[in-house]
Amino acid sequence: MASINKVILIGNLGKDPEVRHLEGGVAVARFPLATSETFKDKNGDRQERTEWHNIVVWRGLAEVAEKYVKKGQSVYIEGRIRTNSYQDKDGVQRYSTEIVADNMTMLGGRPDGGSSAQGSGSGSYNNEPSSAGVSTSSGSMGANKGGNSKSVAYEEEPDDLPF
Amino acid sequence: MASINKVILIGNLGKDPEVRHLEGGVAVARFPLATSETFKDKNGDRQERTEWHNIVVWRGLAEVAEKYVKKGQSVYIEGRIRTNSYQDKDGVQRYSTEIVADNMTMLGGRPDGGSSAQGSGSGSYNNEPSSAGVSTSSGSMGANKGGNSKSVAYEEEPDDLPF
Amino acid sequence: MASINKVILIGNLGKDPEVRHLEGGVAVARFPLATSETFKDKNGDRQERTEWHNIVVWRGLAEVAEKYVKKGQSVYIEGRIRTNSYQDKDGVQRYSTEIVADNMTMLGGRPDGGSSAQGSGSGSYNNEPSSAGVSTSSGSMGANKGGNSKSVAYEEEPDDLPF
Amino acid sequence: MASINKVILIGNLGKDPEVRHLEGGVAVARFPLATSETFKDKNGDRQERTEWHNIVVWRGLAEVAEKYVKKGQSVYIEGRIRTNSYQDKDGVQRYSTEIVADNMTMLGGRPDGGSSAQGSGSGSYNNEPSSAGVSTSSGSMGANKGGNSKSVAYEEEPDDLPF
DNA sequence: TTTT
DNA sequence: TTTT
Repeated sequence: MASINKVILIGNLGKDPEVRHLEGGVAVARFPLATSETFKDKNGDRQERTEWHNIVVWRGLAEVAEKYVKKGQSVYIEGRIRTNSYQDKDGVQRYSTEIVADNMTMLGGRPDGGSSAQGSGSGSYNNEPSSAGVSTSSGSMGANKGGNSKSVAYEEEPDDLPF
Repeated sequence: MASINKVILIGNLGKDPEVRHLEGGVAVARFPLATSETFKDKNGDRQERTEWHNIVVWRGLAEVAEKYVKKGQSVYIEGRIRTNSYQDKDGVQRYSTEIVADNMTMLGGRPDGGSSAQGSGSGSYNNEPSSAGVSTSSGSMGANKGGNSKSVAYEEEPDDLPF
Repeated sequence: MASINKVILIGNLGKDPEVRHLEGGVAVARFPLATSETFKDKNGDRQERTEWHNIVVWRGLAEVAEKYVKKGQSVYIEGRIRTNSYQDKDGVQRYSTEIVADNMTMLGGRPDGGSSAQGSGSGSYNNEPSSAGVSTSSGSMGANKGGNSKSVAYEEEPDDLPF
Repeated sequence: MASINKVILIGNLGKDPEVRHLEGGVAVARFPLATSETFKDKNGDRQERTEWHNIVVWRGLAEVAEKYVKKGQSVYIEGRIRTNSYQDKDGVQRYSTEIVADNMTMLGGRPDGGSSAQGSGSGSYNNEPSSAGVSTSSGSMGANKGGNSKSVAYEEEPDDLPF
């Protein structure tokens, strides 16, 4: 086998996350994330191209996204590529690619607050750009709200070993 | 800005690379790469899901792909996600996602040789699994002409891939 | 906060793993991993530099390392950098850097078998270069032998959702 | 061969970069970068461990570091691990590990300005947390000051191809 | 020596 | 639809 499917993104949310709470209490959040690259075209003019990524986060990370992550903010995402296939109305096979995140870290950024249910003004964020400092990794935590699998992993690592 | 768009894959080629030599001598190679993950479904049964990635490599890396990389082989890919949009025949906006690789390293693997122009049997590869040891990163090699612009004949081959 | 510490390596083991089973049943394995880069010196001559990394794996991954990973083999490692400090005999502060792996995937390669307790000949490996296909991620599995947190995570991901 | 040696870090500078301009005009900058992880110890108490990484950047990136990167700021670093060996005064072989960065992206953060030549107060930064937006990749650009190999690479990528 |  |  020997398979690796890993994505690392830093970008800005194009919209607030859309969160759904499934039967069983599992949360799923989705949001578009923009990354942009600058390059010079053949005339030497500086051009920018923006890439939009469909981010999906589950469980504890979805709840973090729901509470703390807003349109405009900058986040670090680690995850894997997943392409779903479906039939369109004409029966043609179509593909839709998304990034299933298993690590999300807020980097601050510029939330506009405008479309946020919590309605947090932009001022407080701008005064403390990356103060929220919320970072979570998904893992086998199930619906374990507020859990952080990374902490759990470290917790059981005996750190006071003689080497 | 502060944008990162990075993909790391290890997987197997679903087909030999298709190589095109553009006007100006620039080479482009494309191939599907499979990664697979194993998981347990809700009944506790082990399931496997295969993800297919559309890999694109340019210039020197494309020439390496053309010469050394075959269906079935395992490669390490580092690159970025790129989603192209186009109108389908009904004028609907469609998206197609690919991975533009800027680093490709052969890991050996299991070439079947069947559709390869060189027609090397699998035996020699199996005797020296990662002996080729070809690793290249694209960089500022630019329009480094000198590539052989002759296209390798591509033999259509029925296969059971999902695309 | 907003901290990321991530390492990705592909290299070959310089020795068989040394495994210790701690009080409580937790396993720790250590092995040196070589990566090498090729570059041209100022005279344009091709040079190779080998980097040695001290890999540390815990729990289930350590047991995988103990059973399946041998000197000479190629592995993919994902982990984090950790620098331990200690006093040398003269009371000078010294540092020792290691990579704590939380994902290890066998890529096949070229075990020499010589120093292996299992003494598996190289032939079987060469016939099936990456057939072992052992890949494990550490997580909140504790001493949960044979567990694979990545599988667990997927297991609870409702895959048949309407999107 | 098949070797990969890749490091991805997000952390804060512990000091302003120290920059040296070598004979031939090549610049080298060095700075310590802190990453920190939070975990629960065996008593369930939250603990933090900080890791210090010795970052080295060359050429254009070093000049970016010199001009724009200050103590306290948050940066994304991509690079490789390099362990140098030397003899200490007693002739004992010692090792020193550093991260040679080939990509550095400023993420904003909290510069204290105190030791900065430009002396920019923290206010302006806090108002525009990641406004500097400087991102550069080193490459085979040699002493090509101010060059950006990533741009160069993209520049020559014919983006208007028929696929 | 950073940051939260 | 973000950000610079």
